[in-house]
Amino acid sequence: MVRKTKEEAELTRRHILDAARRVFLECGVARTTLERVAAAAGVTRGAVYWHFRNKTDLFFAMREQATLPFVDRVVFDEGEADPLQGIERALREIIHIMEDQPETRETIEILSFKCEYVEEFSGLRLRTEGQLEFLAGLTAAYQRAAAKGLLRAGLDPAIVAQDTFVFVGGLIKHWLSSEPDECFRAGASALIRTHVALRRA
Amino acid sequence: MVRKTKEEAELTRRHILDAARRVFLECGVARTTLERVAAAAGVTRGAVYWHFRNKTDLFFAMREQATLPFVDRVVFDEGEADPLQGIERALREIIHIMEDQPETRETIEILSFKCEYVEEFSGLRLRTEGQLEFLAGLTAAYQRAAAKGLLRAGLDPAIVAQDTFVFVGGLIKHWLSSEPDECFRAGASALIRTHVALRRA
DNA sequence: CTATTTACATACATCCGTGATTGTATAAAC
DNA sequence: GTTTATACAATCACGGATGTATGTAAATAG
Repeated sequence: MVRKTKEEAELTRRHILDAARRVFLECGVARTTLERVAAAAGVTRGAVYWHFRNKTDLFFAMREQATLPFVDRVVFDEGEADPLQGIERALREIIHIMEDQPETRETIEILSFKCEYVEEFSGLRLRTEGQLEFLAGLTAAYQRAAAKGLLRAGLDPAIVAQDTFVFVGGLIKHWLSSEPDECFRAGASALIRTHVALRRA
Repeated sequence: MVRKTKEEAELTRRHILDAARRVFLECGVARTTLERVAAAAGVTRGAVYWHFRNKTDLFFAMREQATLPFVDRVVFDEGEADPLQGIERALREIIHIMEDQPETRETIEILSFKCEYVEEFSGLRLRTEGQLEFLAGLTAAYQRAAAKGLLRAGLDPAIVAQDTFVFVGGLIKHWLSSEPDECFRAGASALIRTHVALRRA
């Protein structure tokens, strides 16, 4: 049984991507061998090399899939009456994505803790387009809040946006590092609420 | 010329540790070969294997050296009149350590971005003893501030401490990711000031 | 119905890193 | 001054991963 139909081929491609994510998460990217990925996907290395040029190509393909949920769900509505509430909702949405989309969560965990940012991966470390867009969205939202008099007096929207940006980075890091049943995850919601409330006038 | 004196041997050991840090930073831990470390230290693999059991042992030896500056310099004085100011000073001290101790900074960069937390390294991800101690120190300091009426009304010291803890994690991450001349590093001081000021009554 | 391409599996050559072993000149112990 | 332990250097054997080349059966195009 060789030479599958196009749809079947696309299916094995996704199987390989899923397997890669699992093996990357377990072994780390560097120690992951394409043999193990193939075995986890129920194919041979031949299939992997057919769909992907090499491990790096496979890695970037896996990564690309994880960016979609964020651009979809983490948005700032410009017409919102209370921009601070919009920011709070955006931060919550990030946690929700990690909670109910295991594939995305695992990919972020790989990017955060199972990948060494050297050579072909070093470019990922500098702020990516998506991150810059998020920071820009935060800044704009804080500016709208300031214009409406909702921001606490004396706060520079740009600084506060960077502060929240930093907060999100730390939040994701610690959230991923904590055990699922640990109190930190339950407390994340309170952390977000406090974070935004501190900035409200 | 073999069989050095004890002091010379200790010197080559430190040369190897220094070299390891440089190569780890450039190649990542996984891709680092002991051959390259040896060459960078001006010795052969024989010397490396004499002083260290293997790459993992070398890695942990390098890591250990970086923890010292923090326990020395990032402290909370219990008798301080203004605990919030103490917290701010502690946060600043972290940045200062990264600024004027390149070895420590590089080691943290390796731990943050050049190391995959799997198998023998997976234990490092969970909160280490030092991190827990830092969080405990933060909590105690915020509690003292609350007792003195310095903390903003309605804030739970434990939550705020976690918030600052998260902030520090994000701060280090972004500080390391930014270029030395980038404005983010210059703005870190303002971020810290704002962060603490937001919590003051 | 034939030709060609697709979607893999299998087999092969190569290199690279590791750990262990052995060699050795000198420092230190006695 | 001899012996022994030290601090490496040099060599070896081995497995393991990669990339490529080849084989092949079925799907698709014509």
